[in-house]
Amino acid sequence: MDIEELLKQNDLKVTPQRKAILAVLQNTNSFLSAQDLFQRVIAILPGTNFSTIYRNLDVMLAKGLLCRVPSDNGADLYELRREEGHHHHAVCKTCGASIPVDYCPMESLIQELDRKGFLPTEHCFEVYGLCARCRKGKGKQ
Amino acid sequence: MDIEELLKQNDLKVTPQRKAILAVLQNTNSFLSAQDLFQRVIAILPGTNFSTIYRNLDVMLAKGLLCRVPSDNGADLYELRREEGHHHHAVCKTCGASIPVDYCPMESLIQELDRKGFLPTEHCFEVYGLCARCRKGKGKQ
DNA sequence: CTAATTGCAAATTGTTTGCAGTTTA
DNA sequence: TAAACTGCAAACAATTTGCAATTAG
Repeated sequence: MDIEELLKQNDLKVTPQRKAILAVLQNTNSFLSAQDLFQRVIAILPGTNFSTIYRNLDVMLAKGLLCRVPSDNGADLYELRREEGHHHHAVCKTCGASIPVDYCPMESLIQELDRKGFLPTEHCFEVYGLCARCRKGKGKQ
Repeated sequence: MDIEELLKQNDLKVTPQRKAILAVLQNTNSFLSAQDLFQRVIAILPGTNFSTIYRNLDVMLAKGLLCRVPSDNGADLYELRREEGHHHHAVCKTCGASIPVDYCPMESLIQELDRKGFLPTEHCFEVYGLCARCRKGKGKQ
């Protein structure tokens, strides 16, 4: 999807900063921290301010353009929401490797939640543990 | 389980601070933020320092005594891990109500992860949305 | 007695905010 | 031109750290 289209469809004004943010997110297929995103954005558009990053992450989240997941260390991670390919991750606590998981718990939960009248709008599901390499003691990847 | 026993079994020295922390956690059946925990601990053991809370949350997490889940606002939440009664929550974004969910995605995932050689040690699963009351526009509980 | 643990105060880190100037529609 | 958006600098809140004194085993 075209970036400008995406912004317009969501009632967001097209600014260079937003185009840069979305360009970075579109070219990344893993999660990014706000810091990582910021670094990549200023490579494209020098001078962009960190608070602009945060403000836009917030509005894009509110519009449902992004997913946010909490990470093991303080910083939250962000990713562009794509229709196809919604997935979760298993994150290795030793080397940080992120293994995609083709299973989403929401499908199994819709009914239970519906029975309780709860309408889910966001979810996070993260698994932490040891990846195959680290289990074998091969240490950092 | 007796608190002192629990500490000894995990190679942790029995200190008044740790006993207070575990006492609070045992008497609470929802998640607590570090702040909430701190408030309740100093009610039992005045003078306890905030850094002691954080340090002990860390060691208890490392020993697997606790679960930690990220929350919608910055602060992480903690709960005593109990054999029975492991559960997750659906959190209302409007009123903050926390609805227990008797479903854990891990069970459905063990095989997929195992196939990939991944050994899960922790997980978080949180659902956000609108609770029944707020859906009906009754506002804050 | 020794290593673990604590309190304290200061530092760090991730994130948010007020405001004045700029840009988009 | 009005509302939305940005940069800047300062404020915040959650968490972490160094260090000296205390305490559990």
